[in-house]
Amino acid sequence: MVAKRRAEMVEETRAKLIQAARKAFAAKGYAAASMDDLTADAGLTRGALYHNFGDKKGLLQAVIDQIDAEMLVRLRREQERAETPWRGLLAEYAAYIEMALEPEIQRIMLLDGPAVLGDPSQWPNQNACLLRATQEIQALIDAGTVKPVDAEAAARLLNGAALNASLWIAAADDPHAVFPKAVEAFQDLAAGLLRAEG
Amino acid sequence: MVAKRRAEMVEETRAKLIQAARKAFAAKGYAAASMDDLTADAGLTRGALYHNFGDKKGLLQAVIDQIDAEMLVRLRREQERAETPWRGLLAEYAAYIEMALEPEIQRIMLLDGPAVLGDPSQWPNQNACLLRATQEIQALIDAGTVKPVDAEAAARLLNGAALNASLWIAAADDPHAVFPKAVEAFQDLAAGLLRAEG
DNA sequence: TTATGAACATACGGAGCGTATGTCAATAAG
DNA sequence: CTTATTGACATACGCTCCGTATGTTCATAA
Repeated sequence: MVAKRRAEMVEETRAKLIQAARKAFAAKGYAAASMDDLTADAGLTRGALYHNFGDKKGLLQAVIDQIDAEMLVRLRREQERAETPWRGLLAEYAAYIEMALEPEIQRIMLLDGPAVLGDPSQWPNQNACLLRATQEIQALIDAGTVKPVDAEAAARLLNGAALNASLWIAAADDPHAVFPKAVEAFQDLAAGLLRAEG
Repeated sequence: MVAKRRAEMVEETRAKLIQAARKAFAAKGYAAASMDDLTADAGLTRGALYHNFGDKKGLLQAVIDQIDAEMLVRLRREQERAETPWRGLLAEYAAYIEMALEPEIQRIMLLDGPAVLGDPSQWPNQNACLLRATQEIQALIDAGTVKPVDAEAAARLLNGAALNASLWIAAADDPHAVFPKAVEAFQDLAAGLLRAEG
């Protein structure tokens, strides 16, 4: 074992705490997750946690930033694969709905996150997924594909629709069966943004 | 002061507790609201609370049921005023967005409720608002106004869109300015459900 | 009249969060 | 090379809060 530099040790500590927090928050929810248990699971104590993240909310914020970044990568991949920008947007939202089925994302990003930290758009990291969607929609408006609506408004409503779609699917008796229904309904809704073909 | 019947006293106690809880939950959020403070504010103690509602979650559920019922009344009024069923649905959702601007509804029904009690459609009271929307959309499908999508899917997505619209408006610097943008974007989206006019 | 149970209040124990304090090692200063 | 300082944690403490167990009172039933 080679001696590690100071900064590397710190980064490793933060990573271990965030990892443990993701597991605990996803499994028990933010409120029920004990910081004693969580830090012990990472081989540390609450001292490390308060030193690195300030308080419990700070840790949640760090976890959310990490997950948000991961989601952004996946969304980017989906969109790059699509043939047109419009289909790219739809593909992104389909992927978003699918991602939101993962308990970790649903519990942390969609339920506890807003409840504890407030409106996602006000988060320090500015919710990269939302920002990205807004820019894409604006581009589609400029290109004449989409009606001249407010891009941010459209992005937010689509995000909300996708979120509820995921909650619905996740709570369903047979998630596999309702998934296509949700995606279909979503695409019908989104089509309302297209410019009339006349 | 006339002597009151036993049942009346109980109902009054429950009402006072629910009222105090609405205030406390709306002001501080569910997690930060202390049951000692809350019950004292109602002139009672935690004993009354646990006797009537079981636990803290039970009280939240009672509060949610009450607010849900109130919202249903207001939605009904909006819809009865409209000229066509389709415009009635749009009017309902506009009212829904407007209601969701009230801190009490936003905090309790839209943020803490789902985070603490899980998916709203699984609540005992079955979220009357959602149920109502589903039925109206189904009727519009039967009437040929709306595409033959899954009614519940459509209702859930519209609810999600309306919810995020409200969160957006509430967090905006100038809520009054973004409100019409949100409603317009919502109606564009909803129009995607209409049958093609060809 | 007495007994029973509902409707609360009071008392108690345990868990959890945040902070204050202590410890040790690495770097900086002299 | 020695010493002072600071960062990166661990430990200890107090406070709040929830849930339950145990009283207490009063209405109603027997």
